[in-house]
Amino acid sequence: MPSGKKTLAVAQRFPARMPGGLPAYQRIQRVIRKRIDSGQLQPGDPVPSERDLAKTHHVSLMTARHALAFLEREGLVERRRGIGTFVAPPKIHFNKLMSYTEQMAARTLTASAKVLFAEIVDNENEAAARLSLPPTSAIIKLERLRHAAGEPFAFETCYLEAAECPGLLDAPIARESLFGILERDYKVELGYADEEVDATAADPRIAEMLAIPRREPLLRIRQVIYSTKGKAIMYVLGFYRSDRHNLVIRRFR
Amino acid sequence: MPSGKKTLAVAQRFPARMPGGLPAYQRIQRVIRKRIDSGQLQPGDPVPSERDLAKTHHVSLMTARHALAFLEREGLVERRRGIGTFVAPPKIHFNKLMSYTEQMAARTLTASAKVLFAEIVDNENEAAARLSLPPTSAIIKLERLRHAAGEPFAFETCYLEAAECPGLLDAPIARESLFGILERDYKVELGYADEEVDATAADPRIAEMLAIPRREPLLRIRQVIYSTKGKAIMYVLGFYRSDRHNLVIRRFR
DNA sequence: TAGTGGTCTAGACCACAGC
DNA sequence: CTGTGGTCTAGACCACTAA
Repeated sequence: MPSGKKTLAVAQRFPARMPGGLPAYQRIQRVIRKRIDSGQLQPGDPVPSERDLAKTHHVSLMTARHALAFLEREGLVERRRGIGTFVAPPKIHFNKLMSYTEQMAARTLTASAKVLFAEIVDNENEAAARLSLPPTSAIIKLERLRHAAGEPFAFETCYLEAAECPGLLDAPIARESLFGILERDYKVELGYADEEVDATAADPRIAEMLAIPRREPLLRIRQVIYSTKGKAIMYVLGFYRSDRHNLVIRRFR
Repeated sequence: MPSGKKTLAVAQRFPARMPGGLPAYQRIQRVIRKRIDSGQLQPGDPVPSERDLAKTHHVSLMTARHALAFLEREGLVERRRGIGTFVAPPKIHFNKLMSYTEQMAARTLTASAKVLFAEIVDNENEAAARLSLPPTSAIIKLERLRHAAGEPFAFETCYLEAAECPGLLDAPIARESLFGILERDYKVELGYADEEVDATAADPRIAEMLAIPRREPLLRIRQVIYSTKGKAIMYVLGFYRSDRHNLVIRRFR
């Protein structure tokens, strides 16, 4: 009895089709994001209600809800029961995994990077451990000095499994965003990052690179970036001038 | 025609009832959390699938999904399409708004607090602004030195609107968690917090209080805590010894 | 092939805010 | 009162993984 399936008349009118290849809720988000980015929607302005969005996008209420719920987690909108959904003050995108280039762009700064070191190494035990690899694995090590507004802003060291990114060292890593290269050329889907943040003092080498006094406080971030499938892709150890950076996050109870 | 409503026979069997006063998806979360906390479920162990949870808790699939989706955002579980949902490694609860007392407890440390200052003031312009109040509003100012493991760990200054918390200065703020007092005695439902994190150097006063050298790097966190209804409840400015703290967060792409 | 999570429907009732 | 977001149903089909 292969045709035991019922396929109710009511079921599945458009869902199988995803115009643009994107899920409906993400398409709705894209529209709202665009309206905010373009200034068409200002902070405090009301976003269309769940019911409006459902109607205009021809989706069910749950789908429209899903779109708004995610935007709220990002801090892009605020939802108030009985009142509506509103564009949030522009506190920068909370808890959003972005490349350094993207972060600077969000602050209307153009970031550049100077590559100080780019080789395959096999003696980086800690990095290997963070990537869940054996201690002496072949690892791409990439040291970059980050500039913005004509000043040195930060110093980052990236580690990636060499076997996963053949030829990466020949890519234009000096000019292009590493995120962009990974996503476009290596088809890596970045999913999330776990980060450890603390404060530390600039050692002589870093102080000189960042053009600040020795012992100056720095923000230190250790970041393990995972793919959407949960595989550790990259470990980044970064030191950020504290007079030029502050981390903005949102926590929920 | 007031009775135009249809009330389909199929609709609403149990939903109106919330045994325990809690939404179904939160009850499911509570059960899973309990099993993890008690060690009954270890990191890597599979969590019941959406369909299992739906069956055993007598809810629909969407509701079970909702429960698991939130637990994933907290970093408590990991979901893998086609495979299942698993208890995540115990990286501490990401992006979770917790009081200092709760955070230390999660690290199996007992925190205590010494109150250095507790008065109503009206000249804290910046704090007032963070709380969205007029510049010279009456504000409760509370300075506390945080101890754990017999050492000074951190220095925090809290600001709350005085009109919202009458009598707070008479509460046992030295012994009890401020979060607990607010939630229990003032019926405040804490919702989320926006935080700005950077690094700074210890000034003479803070260095002495924390028993560290001057100019030592500290983690500085400015935190605005909001109620579930989006009202700013408390502003906390904290300095944390960087050798005793690191912030753990998760970001999503 | 069976089982998982991901997306989606077409509604429902509730709690809440503002008029 | 209307309109909003919050919770929920009883399914559906899809994409994916593993046996």
